[in-house]
Amino acid sequence: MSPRRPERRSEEAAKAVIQAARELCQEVGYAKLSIEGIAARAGVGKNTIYRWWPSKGAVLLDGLLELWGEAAPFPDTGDAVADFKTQMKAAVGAFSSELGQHYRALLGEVQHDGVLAEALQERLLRPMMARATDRIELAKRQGQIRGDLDAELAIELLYGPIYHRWLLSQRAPEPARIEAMVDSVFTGMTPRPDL
Amino acid sequence: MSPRRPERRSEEAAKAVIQAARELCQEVGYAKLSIEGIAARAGVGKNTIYRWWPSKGAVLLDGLLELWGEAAPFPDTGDAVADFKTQMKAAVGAFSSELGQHYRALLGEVQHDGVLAEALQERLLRPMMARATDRIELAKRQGQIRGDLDAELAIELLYGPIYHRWLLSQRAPEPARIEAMVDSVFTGMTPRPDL
Amino acid sequence: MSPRRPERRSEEAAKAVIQAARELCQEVGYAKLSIEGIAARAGVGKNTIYRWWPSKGAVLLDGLLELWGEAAPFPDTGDAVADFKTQMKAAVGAFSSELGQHYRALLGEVQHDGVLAEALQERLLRPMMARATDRIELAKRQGQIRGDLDAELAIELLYGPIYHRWLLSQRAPEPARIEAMVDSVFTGMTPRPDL
Amino acid sequence: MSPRRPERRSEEAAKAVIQAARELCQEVGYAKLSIEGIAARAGVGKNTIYRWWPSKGAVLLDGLLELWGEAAPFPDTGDAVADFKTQMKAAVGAFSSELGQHYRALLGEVQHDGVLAEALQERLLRPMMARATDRIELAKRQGQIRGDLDAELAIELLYGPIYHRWLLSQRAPEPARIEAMVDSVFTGMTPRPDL
DNA sequence: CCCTAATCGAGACGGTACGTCGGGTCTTCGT
DNA sequence: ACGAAGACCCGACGTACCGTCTCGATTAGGG
Repeated sequence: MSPRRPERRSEEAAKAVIQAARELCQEVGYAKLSIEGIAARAGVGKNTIYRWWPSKGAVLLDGLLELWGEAAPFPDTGDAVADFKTQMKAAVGAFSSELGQHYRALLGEVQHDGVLAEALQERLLRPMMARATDRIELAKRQGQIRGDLDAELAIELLYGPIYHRWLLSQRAPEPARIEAMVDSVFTGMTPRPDL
Repeated sequence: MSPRRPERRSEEAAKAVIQAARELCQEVGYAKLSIEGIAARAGVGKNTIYRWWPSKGAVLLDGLLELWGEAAPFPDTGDAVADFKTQMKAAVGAFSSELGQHYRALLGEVQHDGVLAEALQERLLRPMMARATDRIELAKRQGQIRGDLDAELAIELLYGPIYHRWLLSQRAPEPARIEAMVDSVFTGMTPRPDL
Repeated sequence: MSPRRPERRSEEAAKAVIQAARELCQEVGYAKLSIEGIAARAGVGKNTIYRWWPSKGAVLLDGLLELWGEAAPFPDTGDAVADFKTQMKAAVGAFSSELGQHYRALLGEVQHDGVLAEALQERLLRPMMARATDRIELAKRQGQIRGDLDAELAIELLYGPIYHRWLLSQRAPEPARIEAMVDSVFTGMTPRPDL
Repeated sequence: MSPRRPERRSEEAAKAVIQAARELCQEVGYAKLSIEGIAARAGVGKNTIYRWWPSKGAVLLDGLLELWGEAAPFPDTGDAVADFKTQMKAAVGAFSSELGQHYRALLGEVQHDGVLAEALQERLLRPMMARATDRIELAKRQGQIRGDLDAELAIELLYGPIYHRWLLSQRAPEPARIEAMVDSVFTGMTPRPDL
């Protein structure tokens, strides 16, 4: 996505572009965000944007990564249930922030932009899921999650309800509800004593 | 959404518009779908579209409802687990159809179009969820689902994982995986014998 | 032009249309005058306008005639020079009025609307010129104008300079200048003593 | 009018636009001339037209100037009467040409478009009148025209009758009539021996 | 340490679509 | 039966952006 040719690019311009995109998106909303507008606000030629990014979504993704890239490491207190509750509450909190709206817009755009989909997957979703996968594998090793459970499935079971509510009903679940969700889901993921 | 003023509108033109939108969306994709194009294909003035629909998404939604509006009734064999498996497999199958792509595009658009979001909610999602809610309440009465479980939460637990996979990873879960999902989720929703 | 079929037409509606056109033209200018607007302002269906008038210019022409139709009779004091000066000063004064702007707009429109040209000719210009022709013929009989002079040419010689200034330079000549004009023109129209 | 900002404009595109306007105006007439049509015919984006011209009339004016800009120099044989007859016959001949129709349309448009009026004045009428003024001043110096006669008035006296006939009666005077006109007008403009 | 080439800003260009306006026709409904 | 109301198809408006393309001007690096 962003730098396709790392050679000779003006880091200064890139910063300005990314920041302009972030600001404009907050001011006018993703729908009215335009490359023309970003260029003007950043004091940059349109070509400079087209040179390094394929779409407005890609610019915004860079802006998101700049701030979300280094997420807090997955909590590890030894109690998987508690850890997931903690992490998910933090995640949902982030969804409600200004950047959360950018993330939501990107998740929307991705439904009809394959290139952006790939980039979002690679640069944001995959890393996020990797961290979660690690925590799940750890929990499996500690016997807190059934060993035969696909980690990817576990993630879908845990995070799916949250995204469902957020993307389909435009609401973010409150903490208590997250706890209930995780408790319920974990019941099904826990090793069955009777087998 | 669609008819804002039901008075004196040409049913013939409306049909043509909706069908043209559906066809064009399949031919060129949602991103390249335009009101201009729909009007041309339908042999209709642009004003006629703007008169009755606020956006291309709204037209497409009407097209979707025309075909999905009367969904198959929720299965009721007495076995809630089996019924949900059945229904969800059907739903995921629909996601993979051509209309499924329209639905996906709408779910994307909805992330930055509040008006469309409201319409999609009201005319498609709410009815779908109502049917699921009914089935869940029935299951609760039959003792197959814990009585203290919020039906909306149950829906999110069941369908969330599917949408997560579909919207975030652009994949539809295969039937076996759906079964595993439902089994796992129901474990957490089943009445606890120990309480 | 105006009533093509005098049968069964609502005199009330016609009045309203003509007046609405006149008012709107003064408020927004001829360029922005529209049949749609006239109909709305007059509280009349568009069809009612199309039924009786072929264009917005035709409506405005009716409005003009209503007020200018019965122009003051051509002055006749026995002194042709003085009479023409009097009449032309009145005419130029009228050009500067609000209705004068309507007349000017019509003279403009007429340059690319043959139907309107014919109507304007028939209903406004011809009558005006007829009155002037009569006065000229009288003057000829009284020996104040050369007998071999085409009356139409005389009119062009007298009024041409005024219209030139008004239509090409957007100015109306002041009274003193009109006097100079007429004096000069009459010098060439006076019977030549030496012939 | 035409170039508002002379910087970096594509001369090629400008030529194409002007020529397309001229051709279209001859083919469909001024009333049906549209910027949309000009752009299409010229193979040019609409914006390129709007960038450099404020209206279709302005484009057409440029087209007119391109061909009429360098008018034949005012004849000067020493005989002012003869010279004006020559020049006016040529002018009236031009009125009857295809471009003459464009000129007539512009004179019409100018009656309700102030911006175009200013441009027409500045770029076509003023230069034409300047040439005539020069010839008149020369004639005054040679004693063929009264010295106290305003040159602008002289022009109105001479050309007014022609424009009157052309714009109000949609006819162009034939040569013989022009001669009679000029003779008559000059009689009033000649120095009076008796004063 | 200059020369050459890449990159930059700026913004014009050919396009597509927007959302609006009005033209002229046709249909519906109320008086 | 007429006329107001207004929906209809259509064409054009003027605007906004798209993505591409020149333009100098600057700037960095390899000769």
